[in-house]
Amino acid sequence: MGRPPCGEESGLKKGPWTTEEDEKLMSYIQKHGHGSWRSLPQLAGLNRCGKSCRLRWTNYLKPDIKRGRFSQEEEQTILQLHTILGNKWSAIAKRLPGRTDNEIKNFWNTSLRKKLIRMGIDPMTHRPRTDFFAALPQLIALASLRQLVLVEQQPWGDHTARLQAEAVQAANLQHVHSLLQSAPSIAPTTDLEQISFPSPRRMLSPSAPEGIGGVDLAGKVPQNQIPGITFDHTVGNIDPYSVCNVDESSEQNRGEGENSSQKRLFLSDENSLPPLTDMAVSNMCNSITASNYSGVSSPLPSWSDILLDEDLLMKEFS
DNA sequence: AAACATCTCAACCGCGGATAT
DNA sequence: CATATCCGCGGTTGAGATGTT
Repeated sequence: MGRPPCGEESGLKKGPWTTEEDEKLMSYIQKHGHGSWRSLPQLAGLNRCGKSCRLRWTNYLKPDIKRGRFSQEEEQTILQLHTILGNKWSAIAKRLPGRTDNEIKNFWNTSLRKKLIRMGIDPMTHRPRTDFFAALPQLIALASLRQLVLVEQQPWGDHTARLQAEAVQAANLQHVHSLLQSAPSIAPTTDLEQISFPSPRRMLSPSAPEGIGGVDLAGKVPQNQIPGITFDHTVGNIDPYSVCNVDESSEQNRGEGENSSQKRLFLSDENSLPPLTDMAVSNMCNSITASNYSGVSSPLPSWSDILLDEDLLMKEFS
C-alpha cells in the first residue's frame, strides 16, 4: 500500500534546482502545460520526481509570482485571513495575488508569528496569551532564586553588593505588581504599525527598538507611566482585526460594531514586558484554565510554553 | 577576524482527499 | 465497493545569509 517517497524512485535527484533544470521545466510547461505532474519529468527530460517539479514550478518558476518583501497591506491581509482561516495557507494565498502558500507560510513562521508572540498574542487563537499570569508564581520564584544566586556569588563581606541586589529584587517585584494592577485594562492591538518589538536577540543589546514600517516610537511614549508600559487611549482607531481586541469592554461589546474605543499599547523600551493576558487580577494566581474565551476550556499552559518567553521575562527581572 | 547565534526560505516529507481503475 | 494512484496541503528541515559579540 502507498507510494514510495519521491527520492526512493530510482535515484531521482533531490535538493536545490540548477538553472539548467529550471529552464527545462519552464520551457516544457510553457509549451505543453504541466499536464500530469507524474509524467512530466520524463517528458521534460528531468531527473526529478513530479512532486519536486510541481513544487519548483508553483513556488518559484511560475511567471506571476511576486517576490520580495511583503508590504504592510499584505501583512495585514495575512493577519486578517489567518484569524479567520488559521493555517490554511493555500486559501490565504488565493487572496494574495502573486504570493505562494509556501511563501506566506514562511513569512508567518519567521516573522508574523514571532511578532504576535512578542506582543503577548497567541498566534493560533489571535487572543492575548494567558500563560504569563498562570506562571507568575513560578517566574517570581525563579527570579528570586536567580537574584539569590547572584548575591551568593558576591563575597559575604560585600554588603553594598548585597544591598544593591536586594534593592533590584524589590524593584522588580514592585514592577510586576504594577503590571498586575494594570493588566485588566491592557488591550493588545494587532495593529503592528503601532508597536515596535525588538527581536529577542536585540533585546539583550542596548540598541534602539526596531521599528515596524519605519515607525519611530521614541517620541510617542509618555513619561511617568507604569514602567515599561504606557497607554494611549485612542477613540476611533479601529483595529481591523477586531477579533484580537479582547479587553474587558470588547468582550462585553462583541458584536456592537466598530465604535468601541480602542486602547493602544506602547512599549517604552526594549526591556518592556508585553501583556500576556487580559484576565482579571483576581483570577491570575488562582488555578487557571488557559482560556476563558468562547466557552472553550483548554488545558493548563505547559511549562514549556511558559519558557518560550523566558528570555523576555528574565530580562524583565534583571 | 572569528566564532557563534539567529533568520530566511527553498525544498522535502508525509498525510489525506479526490479521482481512476 | 475496494484498492491504487495522483495531487495538493501543511509541517518541518537544513543550508546559506546575516547579525552580534
